[in-house]
Amino acid sequence: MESRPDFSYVAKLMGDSSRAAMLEALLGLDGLPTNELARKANVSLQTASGHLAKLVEGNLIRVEKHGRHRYFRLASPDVAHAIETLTVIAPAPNIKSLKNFSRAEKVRIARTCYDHLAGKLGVSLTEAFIQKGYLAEGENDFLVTDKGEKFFSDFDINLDVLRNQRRYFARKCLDWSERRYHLAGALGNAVLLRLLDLHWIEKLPDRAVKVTRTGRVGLYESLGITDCKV
Amino acid sequence: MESRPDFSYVAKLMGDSSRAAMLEALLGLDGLPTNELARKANVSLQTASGHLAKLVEGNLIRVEKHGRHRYFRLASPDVAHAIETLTVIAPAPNIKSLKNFSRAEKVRIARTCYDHLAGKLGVSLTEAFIQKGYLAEGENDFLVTDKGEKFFSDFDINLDVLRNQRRYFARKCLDWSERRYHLAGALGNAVLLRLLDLHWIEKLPDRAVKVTRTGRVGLYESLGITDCKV
DNA sequence: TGGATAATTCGGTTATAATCGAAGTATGGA
DNA sequence: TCCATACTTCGATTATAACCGAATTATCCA
Repeated sequence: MESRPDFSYVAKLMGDSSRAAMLEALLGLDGLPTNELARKANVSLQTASGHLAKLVEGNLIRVEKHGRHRYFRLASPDVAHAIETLTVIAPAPNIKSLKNFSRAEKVRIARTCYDHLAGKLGVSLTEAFIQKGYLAEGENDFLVTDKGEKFFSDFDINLDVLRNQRRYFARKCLDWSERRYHLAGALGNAVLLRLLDLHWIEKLPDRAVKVTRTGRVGLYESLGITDCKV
Repeated sequence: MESRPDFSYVAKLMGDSSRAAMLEALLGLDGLPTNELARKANVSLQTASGHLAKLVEGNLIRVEKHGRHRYFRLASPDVAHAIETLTVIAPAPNIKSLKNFSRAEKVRIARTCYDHLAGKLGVSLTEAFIQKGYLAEGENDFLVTDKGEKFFSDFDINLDVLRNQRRYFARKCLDWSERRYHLAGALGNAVLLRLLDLHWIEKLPDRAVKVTRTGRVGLYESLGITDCKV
């Protein structure tokens, strides 16, 4: 047949719900041990162990041994990107209960997407940067303006360091919940870390993110963002 | 659980080898009938019919009825993009026979990727555009220079029309065989169509593309491309 | 060293879904 | 109208792989 990498092999790996749940969990966290991933996927430890071995074999995740503990993380940003791309073409979920609805809302509003901010907050933030003239919108990435160079420098984000990283600098990432773009790449990650550092946001379980009181004030004063409900 | 579109659902759809073969076939052609897709996937007509129904149900493909014939095509460029993204993270194929090797080589050198040129030719062409100063490289897309505006206009490609299309204009697409970028998006498609129109290239079976004699001369004279073996 | 904890491996069970022959439905054309 | 062609649906078969209890291995710590 066609001698090309077999995408169905990795698709099949991702197509199992337990494995998908584990990949999902790893999207928002920088490493998890086997028993935690088993819990996240709601399967037994032995089942999780088998699945993780397959994901490692398929080069979707990597394992690091720390004594008796084995920590797994995604193998590369390309894997995260593939998951997001699949999420864009996946059917929208069916909200079945109020508990699920409120959790869905929380995740929709603000969450981490791999290593940057997503959801309504991620999109609001990104659009505020654009509106303030710090970012300009390219076709698939954002460009930092001169004004933005100064803003991010004052915000304690060193753009030169970010540009030297071996990854995308300021990438547009289509947000599945807002269907607009949020800022990804090295700059997106730096913004996330900075906001955490300032305690303007804090992480909730399952990748949800909450804006703090301090954060509401900070976001309003620095960027004019007012819709920080959560 | 997590209330987010379920990427494992579409991954599972793509994870079946018969369905993957059909999606693959649709990457390079603008619509195929049921019996042709059954042949491509090497399954019976009834099996293909069942699979195609699932792909339609999952919104990965669309069907158009033409009397007794039903033509299927990919539902959107996003689906093609997802397939390419998965291909990037998929394991490299194992070349097993000489027949497979020569076919793999042919596909590696030049092929259509959705609706634009890929492989060595696609990459060479793209890099020639850059070297000649017609395209500038952005982070995730290409920018057409002033010099390029004139070149493409002289080459009978109307950039303004392309820019008004509701799709990416000039996108970087990571080539799985070359591990460098080729030109995708509306401009990538326009280039493919123009080269076909000029009879500089012609399509071979299974998405392979061959450079003609005329094409070798044309590509050399207009862009200095010399490695047009095939 | 022995017990506790983390994880892997083994093997049997069971659910899932791809597969195709047969039959049925839909469309085109003489 | 009848026959040919394209395609869908039905139902039985069979292959695949997820699952977990039990057993085993690996590591840590008192």
